[in-house]
Amino acid sequence: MKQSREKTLQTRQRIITAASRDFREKGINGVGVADLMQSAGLTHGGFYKHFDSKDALAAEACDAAFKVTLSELTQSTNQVDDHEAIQALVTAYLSRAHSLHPEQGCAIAALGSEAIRSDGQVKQTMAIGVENLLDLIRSQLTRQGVHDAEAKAHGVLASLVGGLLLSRTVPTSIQSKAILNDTKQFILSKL
Amino acid sequence: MKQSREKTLQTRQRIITAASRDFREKGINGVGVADLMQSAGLTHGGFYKHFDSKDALAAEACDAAFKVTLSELTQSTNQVDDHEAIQALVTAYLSRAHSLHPEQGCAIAALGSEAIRSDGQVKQTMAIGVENLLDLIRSQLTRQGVHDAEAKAHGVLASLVGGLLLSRTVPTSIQSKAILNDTKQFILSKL
DNA sequence: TGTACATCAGTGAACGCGCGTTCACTGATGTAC
DNA sequence: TGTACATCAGTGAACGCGCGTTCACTGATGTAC
Repeated sequence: MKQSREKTLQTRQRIITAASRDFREKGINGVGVADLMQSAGLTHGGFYKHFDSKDALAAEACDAAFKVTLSELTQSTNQVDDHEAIQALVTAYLSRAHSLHPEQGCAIAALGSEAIRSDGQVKQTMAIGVENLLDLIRSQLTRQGVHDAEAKAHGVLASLVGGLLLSRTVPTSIQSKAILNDTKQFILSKL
Repeated sequence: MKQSREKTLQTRQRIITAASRDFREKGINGVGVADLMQSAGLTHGGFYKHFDSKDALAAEACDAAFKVTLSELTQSTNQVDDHEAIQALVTAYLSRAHSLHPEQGCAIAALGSEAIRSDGQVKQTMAIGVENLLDLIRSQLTRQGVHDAEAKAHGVLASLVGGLLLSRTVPTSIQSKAILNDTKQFILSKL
């Protein structure tokens, strides 16, 4: 049956939100269109009324994930003084909660290696997300009076992504916490 | 037809070597058993004469990848004086060639996010590989007289893996080279 | 040493299954008069 | 404002396809005598 325009947009958004979560949890190849639609409370047949392909949804879901991450990290820096901005951002990114919940976290850490292999819209969305994260970090470094903010931002984001990934790789929580904490100190030393 | 014992072991090794390359290039989910066997010059039917499952092969392939990476990084440090050991290792890891050739490179960067989601033998192999890389970095840091080598090793490996991943994410070679170089300087400035 | 037989690596067809995508259909909503 | 019709979001069956895995078969190799 036909739906009102407003309801249609809501449904579309609901699919994207559910997909954004599912993709980060199980990988893009790890979730089917039918699963995604079920997560959004629908049946799979209507999928193509909203999106051209699974890849197109993946790109939108990836974009949505970056928007949330950027917003959360920005918020974390807004709550502190200028000279603590990067410390707050790093602490938020390398938190135990972030390590434990890939499905709500940074898309680079969750989908990076899949995106690198993709040749479609996901790859492009990922590149834009990385760019935006670098911009955020660079502006916070500048705000904090750090020299070479552009170059440092590369190092900081690399350490953040790698630290988060490693913390999810090791089997024990002790090792995981050590990696998060040590990476944080590593980044903050001599900025 | 039956094969000699030596030939059988050679074949098994050939499958692992081909798989190690293919998995890193296209992801574990991105290559089928038939593809893998064809890469090794065989047909898919004989696969289960050598391995219990695709996951079992993936774990062996991952292990083989780590062995090569560890050997190459160790070799890079052996060619220089003690005080340059980590610089040599970091330069080797964050090289343009490594960024351009995931299929010959570090398994963490190529398969990390897939391994995190896996619940089988691949996950365990990945954890051991990370452990071995950390040991190598820690021993080189110690050799170079760096304090807090254990903690620093976490920061160094995080930056290496993240830097490599980011360098493969961005679309232009200029950005990619900048990330590799900036991450390298970032790491060396922290020691 | 020679022979008869058991073994088993490799082949290619076949299996069941889940995937992304398509399609005819339904019926509430939006629109034209 | 009321009515008749077109639209289209959502349903559920169906599609073709590729996947991981299994299996009967082949024939060279290893082994027992």
